[in-house]
Amino acid sequence: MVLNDRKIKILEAIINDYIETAEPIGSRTIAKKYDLGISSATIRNEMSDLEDMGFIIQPHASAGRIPSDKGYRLYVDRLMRRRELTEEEARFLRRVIASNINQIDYMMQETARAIALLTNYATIVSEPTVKKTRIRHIQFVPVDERSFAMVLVTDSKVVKNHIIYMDNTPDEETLQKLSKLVNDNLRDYSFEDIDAEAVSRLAASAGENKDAVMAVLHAVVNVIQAEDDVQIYTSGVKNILSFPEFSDVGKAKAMFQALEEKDMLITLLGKNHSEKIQVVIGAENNLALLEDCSVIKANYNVGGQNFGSIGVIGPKRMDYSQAVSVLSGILKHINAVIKALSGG
Amino acid sequence: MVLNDRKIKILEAIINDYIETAEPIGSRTIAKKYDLGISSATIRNEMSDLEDMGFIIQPHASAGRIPSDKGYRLYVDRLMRRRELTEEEARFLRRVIASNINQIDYMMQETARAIALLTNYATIVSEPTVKKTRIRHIQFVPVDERSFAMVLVTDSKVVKNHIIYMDNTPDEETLQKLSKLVNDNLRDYSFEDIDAEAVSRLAASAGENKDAVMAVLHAVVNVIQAEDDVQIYTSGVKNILSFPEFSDVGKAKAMFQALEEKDMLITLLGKNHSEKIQVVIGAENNLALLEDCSVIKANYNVGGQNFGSIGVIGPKRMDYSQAVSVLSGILKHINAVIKALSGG
DNA sequence: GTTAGCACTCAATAAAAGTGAGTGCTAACA
DNA sequence: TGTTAGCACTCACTTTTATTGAGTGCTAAC
Repeated sequence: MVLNDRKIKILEAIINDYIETAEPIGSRTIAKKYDLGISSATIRNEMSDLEDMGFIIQPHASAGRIPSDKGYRLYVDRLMRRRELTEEEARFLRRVIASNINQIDYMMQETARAIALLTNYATIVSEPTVKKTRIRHIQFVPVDERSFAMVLVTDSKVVKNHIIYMDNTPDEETLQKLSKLVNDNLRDYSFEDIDAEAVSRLAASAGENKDAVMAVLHAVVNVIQAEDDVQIYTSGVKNILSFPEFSDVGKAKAMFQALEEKDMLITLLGKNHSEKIQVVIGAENNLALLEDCSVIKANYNVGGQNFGSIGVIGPKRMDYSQAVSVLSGILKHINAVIKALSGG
Repeated sequence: MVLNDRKIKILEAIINDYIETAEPIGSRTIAKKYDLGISSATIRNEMSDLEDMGFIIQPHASAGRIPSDKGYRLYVDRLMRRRELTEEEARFLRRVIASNINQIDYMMQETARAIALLTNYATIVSEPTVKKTRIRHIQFVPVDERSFAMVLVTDSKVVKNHIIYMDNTPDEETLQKLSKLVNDNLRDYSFEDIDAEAVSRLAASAGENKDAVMAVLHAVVNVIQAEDDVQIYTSGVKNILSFPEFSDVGKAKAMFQALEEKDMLITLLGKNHSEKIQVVIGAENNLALLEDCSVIKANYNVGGQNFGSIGVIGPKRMDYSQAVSVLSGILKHINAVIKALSGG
């Protein structure tokens, strides 16, 4: 059986209609609503074929048809038209990015919020943590007798602070000297590179402050080691309450719970270096809990090996075209901004 | 009509039962379930009285009774028994606090999460921002040509950073000098105190760096002025999906939306200096959207004039006893920790 | 190959009947 | 005089039954 032009037109009508209404659609409705120039009986025959070919499904005997995962896949790969962002949407996204331009981590959170707002789906952002990023500047700041703060500026200009707790915290002056020493010696290192050997090498060149250097650096290394590999933020999770797919509170709750599982979200966003926008439909994500959801995701660049991901998650019956457009629209901006930041 | 002992026992039974089951309760059920030594007919008479007195309500003619706001109020003020935290709960809370002891703001977020976990209600935390807190230490850290970070340690040892964007960012060395200058002169100031006059006074004593000082301080003042008065965090909002009161997705969604409105949350937490735990029942909060919810809240101390609030919000039919116990239990710990921190 | 016609299916909706937890009132009892 | 058994009544909720309508597949004619 061959997927001729007419079958494709019918399939497209089914998918578009289902995305819009969330109701199974039948042959007569298609004949009336979409001007295909053929009768409902003919459409019926074609739909029967489409079902045999696996592109659509009948939820029960006397119902209309809905798209199958395979149907969505065809739609996303071949049928869907990307649209440009409206001027208004583009302006909104530009503003969000521009007003957070100095803090990439914060910018990503705000971006997630913006995407959730524009698409009405839930948005997930992963942000690589400092382990792999290179040190641009480190400053130790005194807090009290038992602790000080390490302020870290990475090469991608993320600013983070970590509180470090030590029994014998060096005094302000010593901390200042240590800041300088560490800065002079470890600039452009990544935290991964700071192993025991690097620590002792640095301590050797520290002269009178050797002990303090050792202690501080060990504390620093401990703090960094203890940190998770990636941070995950979500935004707009409450949007799922708007979809008839989740009109059952039990299902909605399960979904909320799933979207709080960090491990699951990490799996969901996956780990690859693709620069393209990826669409994962239904069971393709291999997560039983989310088999009725689709994910549209993309990686953004944080310099070299490091990248984070942004994903939009919604019901399978989501507006792929819109989500892809928004995501690709924003990605262009972000990558440009990040490049400008780390280049400039 | 007098609220005698028997009426109180019956009211207590009604409230306890309703808190547990969320179903209206009738005279026969009370007679069977609670061993009050009187017949259902007698209970019926008493219930009729309780309804006349406004303590209970009949949702419709042939239903049982449920507590009114006035009934809950009586319960909370006179009937409810506070319980001690179990050893396990106490240990859990202590651990949460202890492991975040160095960052009060972070600690409060984690505390909110912990309370939400223990109570299964949504938790709201407000955190006073830096405007009123006193400066313990300030450090300027270079980021790039057009920006630097201001790291701020307050007298309550909250560490925060703000990115400051300036066309002519001073170089590293100058920033270091400025840090020292500002530290020496503005320690124990609050940001509110840094007005134009203070800025120029400081600039006068800056010698060669006068222009840079002016520029940086103006930028700092701008950043601080732009900041909101309080920050609000919520945790466990998804818990509301567990209550039959919100089994309708529309209601749940409205609630989610309400709990994202910062202004509403600020109003909800109110502003007072009470050191007691406060219970706000139903319409008492004067927020139409939340008239079916109750709030249990308390203030925690962040040194002197500054305080934040923690609130637990749930359906009116919430387990007041548990929520009050958990909140008072944790408050003791927190205030002790904060006192130790700023004292030591 | 296309389509009108028809019998059939079945979820969803509506209407009808039945159930049961609840009430208020009355009259008898201690 | 307070307590209680008894009874008729109410009304949300559940179950049952009937109705509707959007959908299908198949067949025969164009």
